[in-house]
Amino acid sequence: MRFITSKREYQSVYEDNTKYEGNLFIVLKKKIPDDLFAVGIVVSKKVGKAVNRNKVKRRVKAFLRENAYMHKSGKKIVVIAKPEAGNAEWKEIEKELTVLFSK
RNA sequence: CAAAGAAGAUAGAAUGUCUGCCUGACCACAAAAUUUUGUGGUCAGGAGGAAAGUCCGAACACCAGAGGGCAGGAUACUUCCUAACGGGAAGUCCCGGCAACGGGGAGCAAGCUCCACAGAAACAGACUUCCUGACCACUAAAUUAAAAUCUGUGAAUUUCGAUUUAGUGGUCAGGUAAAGGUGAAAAGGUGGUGUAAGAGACCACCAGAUUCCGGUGUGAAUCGGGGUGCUUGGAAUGCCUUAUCCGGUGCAAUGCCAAGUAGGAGAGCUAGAAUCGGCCCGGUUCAAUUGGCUCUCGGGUAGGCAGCUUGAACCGGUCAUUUUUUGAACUCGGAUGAGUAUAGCAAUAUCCGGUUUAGACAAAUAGACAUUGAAUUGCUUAUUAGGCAAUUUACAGAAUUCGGCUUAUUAUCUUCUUUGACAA
RNA sequence: CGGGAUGUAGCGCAGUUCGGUCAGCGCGUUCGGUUCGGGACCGAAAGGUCGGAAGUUCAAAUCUUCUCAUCCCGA
Repeated sequence: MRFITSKREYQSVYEDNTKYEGNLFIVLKKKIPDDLFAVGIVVSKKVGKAVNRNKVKRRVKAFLRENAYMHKSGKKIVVIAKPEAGNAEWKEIEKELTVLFSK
């Protein structure tokens, strides 16, 4: 697993994807021919100040680390945080991401 | 005890379990290959007082590092601190507050502009009023010339004039700015002298301004005395004036390596073009013809290394120097005080020793759970505390680096000061 | 890292140049009229301390300083 870093890669996912929307996150998935698995995390300023944004990012990363069995090769995934994600509990985030990733 | 004011310190909840991140050093293995890369392990280190806002000041780097002028910007009581500052300390004047304390500070006596409504007028000229003079008109009185009349010749009456005086009105010339009641603000205030009427025109007291002399202070300033009748409205956080300072761009600066595209299109200039940046002068560089220069568009790459963290950092000691202050001693003096040498504090420089010391690059420094601690609320036992439950556990995340400022904010604690009440 | 704009009634805006006349306009809201009733229309009313704090001034939405929030632009 690796993280998406460049702006160009994000744009390619934005232009061609399948969209799943939950209460706290929006997940965009794109199929790619390679056997790679890449994830990008987007947290905008609407979520809160820098401390809250970093916390959301760390929690998403922790979810990916603890649920490695969900990694599916051949996909690019972008996780976009909604403003409500800044005040959410860990259990809510875990439950929702489990649902969204398994689709 | 209550109500206030000012300054400062500390901490940035703790422990455990599981799962993880970044940097450095060392070891082992593997690959290429002679120095790198990858994997694993061990050890060490890993956010803040504001890291924030980006409001000031610098360091550092580049702009082909002559300069001058104009424009523009910033600052504005004084002295000191500082690498520098628009920051800080102490002082000084004004304003607010009973006070502790807080806020503010060049120039309106260089020029221009503005001062709504009201008011005669908003800063200097007019207007009304007041006073004087001349002329005109009218009224009254006095004197008088002429004519007519008779109530019968008068100190008579009437008519029409003249002169003088007084008053009223008007016009012109002059004096004056005291009065005009409005306004936030009206040209020093009160009383007198004086005058045709008035006026600092003059005088006394009061308030202020300015200037001179002397004392104190490094200075802003302040104290005392005198002169000038000087009386000047407010607004420069209005234009502006004066003084001082300021080149621009910013670590996405900048340098190197690797990879890779193109040598295309359009426009302008051509003896001029570019250049220190808004403008001018000047200087510099390039340029002598299918060439040169500039700009725009299009195409390509956006990987790595350096910059990148030890710094105008902090603490202690020795010796030297300087300044300031305080207390004691001695001498002089009636006293305030002055002098002498000494000691202490502080600052500065050198030397010595020690402490600390994140460097990431879509960006680490953590995620989850449990227990304990703290705060609030509710219930309960029952007493000034305990138990149970729920909720909360501040503000907030380095991004080239420092010095400040400002803003956000939790808990605990300390010191100083003022006012009031009560008690001794 | 640098540059700029905005904040005024529930919503969208004017007024800021050069301080006073004035805090106003449209939509919306409320009340009344009109209609058999509703809409449209007509008439009237309420609703603001001009993002916040300090200062200058007789007087501040307007001028000055600080500050908060939102938005935009460039490398």
